Amino acid sequence: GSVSDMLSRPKPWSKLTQKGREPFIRMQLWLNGELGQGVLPVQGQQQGPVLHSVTSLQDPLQQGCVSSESTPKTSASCSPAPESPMSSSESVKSLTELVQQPCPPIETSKDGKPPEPSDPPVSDSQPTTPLPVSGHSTLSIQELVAMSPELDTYGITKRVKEVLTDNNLGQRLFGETILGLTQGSVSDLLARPKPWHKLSLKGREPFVRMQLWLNDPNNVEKLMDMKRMEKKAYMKRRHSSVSDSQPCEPPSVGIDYSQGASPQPQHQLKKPRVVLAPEEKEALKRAYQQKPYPSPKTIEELATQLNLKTSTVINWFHNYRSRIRRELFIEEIQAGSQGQAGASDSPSSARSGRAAPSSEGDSCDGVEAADAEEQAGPAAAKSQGGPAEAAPAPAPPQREEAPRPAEQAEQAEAPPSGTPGPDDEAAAEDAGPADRPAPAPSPAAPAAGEDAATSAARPAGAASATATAIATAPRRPSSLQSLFGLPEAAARDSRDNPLRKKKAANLNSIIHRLEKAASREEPIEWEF
DNA sequence: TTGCAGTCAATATC
DNA sequence: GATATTGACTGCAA
Repeated sequence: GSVSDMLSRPKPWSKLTQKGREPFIRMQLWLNGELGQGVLPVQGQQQGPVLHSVTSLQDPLQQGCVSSESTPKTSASCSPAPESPMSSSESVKSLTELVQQPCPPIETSKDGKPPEPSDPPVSDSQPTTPLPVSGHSTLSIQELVAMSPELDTYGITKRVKEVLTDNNLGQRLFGETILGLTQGSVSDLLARPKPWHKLSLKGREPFVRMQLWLNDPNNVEKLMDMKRMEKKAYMKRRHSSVSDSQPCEPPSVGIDYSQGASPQPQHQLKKPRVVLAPEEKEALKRAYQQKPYPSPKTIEELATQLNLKTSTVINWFHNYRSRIRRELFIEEIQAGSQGQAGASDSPSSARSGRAAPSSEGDSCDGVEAADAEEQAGPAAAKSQGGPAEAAPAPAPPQREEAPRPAEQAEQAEAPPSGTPGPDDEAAAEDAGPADRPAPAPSPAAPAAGEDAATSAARPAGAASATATAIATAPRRPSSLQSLFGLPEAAARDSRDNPLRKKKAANLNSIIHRLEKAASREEPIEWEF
């Protein structure tokens, strides 16, 4: 039905969302494969800019186009002809070629294999990033992302980290030249990669870039060159820095945010960064224990009591939820790789994607929170013989460490005690997404020294994630896989993992209890 | 409107 | 100096 609709009433490119564009790109590529290139381009492709503004080329990066200079076809993308977005057919052509090219895994990259297609990594999709790109490459990277097979994000980051450390290459350099991201983002990305299927198209881009970079036989050398150039430029600047007023842009790398424009007027405009005091964080965590999704009113109260701006409180909750979620992903991945030899440790394999949403697939987030509650609950519930007196007890220093997933599973199994705390009200009041779990304190677990917040912070959701993972998405290797040189990424499947099954079971019971708890309503008071 | 994903960039920590 | 953490912001989707 969707196909029929799409074929008979295609929307103009500009009206399509990223996801909506995917089918058209696929069709285009399919057409290419079947009929040869140069077939009429997808509507939007004619408007190169639609996909992304072609940022002005920046030499270094241009060269950074690195890997591809070698390849005639891709070279086009590096060569400046940018202003005129390459013809769509051209773009498709190169993409197709890329796709068909074998991409050896990093390990073999050094053995002088033929130039690989990798250069798209240098492309850019973020207008503001330093990534130098030609319209061509931009197009390519996006198409690649859209069509990329499931990538093992965890494995990729692992390898990238290895390569970087082995070669003494910094995250900043790597991020700015290869990914178009800042150091902090790179660090975060490398340390806590999300599973492929949890990533949006945009979020997948860095991973595709990393994969392509890994596939590049000269990746390290190029980065080393960059490093040298940067250093040179830096020295040069230092020496000839009589008039430092000029921003002296780093020659090689796209942008050097670090120095240069330091003493600028903008300083005055900047508002100081808010740094929450430990007690404040503590309080917020406690609040989170009881209400992962506090209502505006609650937020207001929290802000007032903590003497913070409401926006700060809101941001904190957003960030905290989001980060906990990521912690869970990592835990799961690690658990997966640990718990089973050779079994899928790949996040992606752990939960096979949105494509085949299992019933719980998306409840994951909620569950996670729920699970957190589950674990945290005890503490909260306990300390509050009644409605949330949640906080008072001087919280023991908490560490955000998460217990092994297995532990979680165990904990989760704790018999649901019948006296759910009052804070369940959260569910009702918050009117959060339906799938969102209401805090369900489970008296079962002793608050024993462990702070609720701590519990919340842990990957409680691992179980949920697992459940999700158990979903059955079939993974089909695609020709694209070869492009990314990921032989095994998609091939693994860990659904058999007993631990996962166990977790899934626990999860179900948790969800059940939470649902019950959620149906109750009781006000909560915040006291810190 | 709300929540989330993805980032940036300031700051903390190693 | 490099890396990790984290508050804030932007854009998107439901």
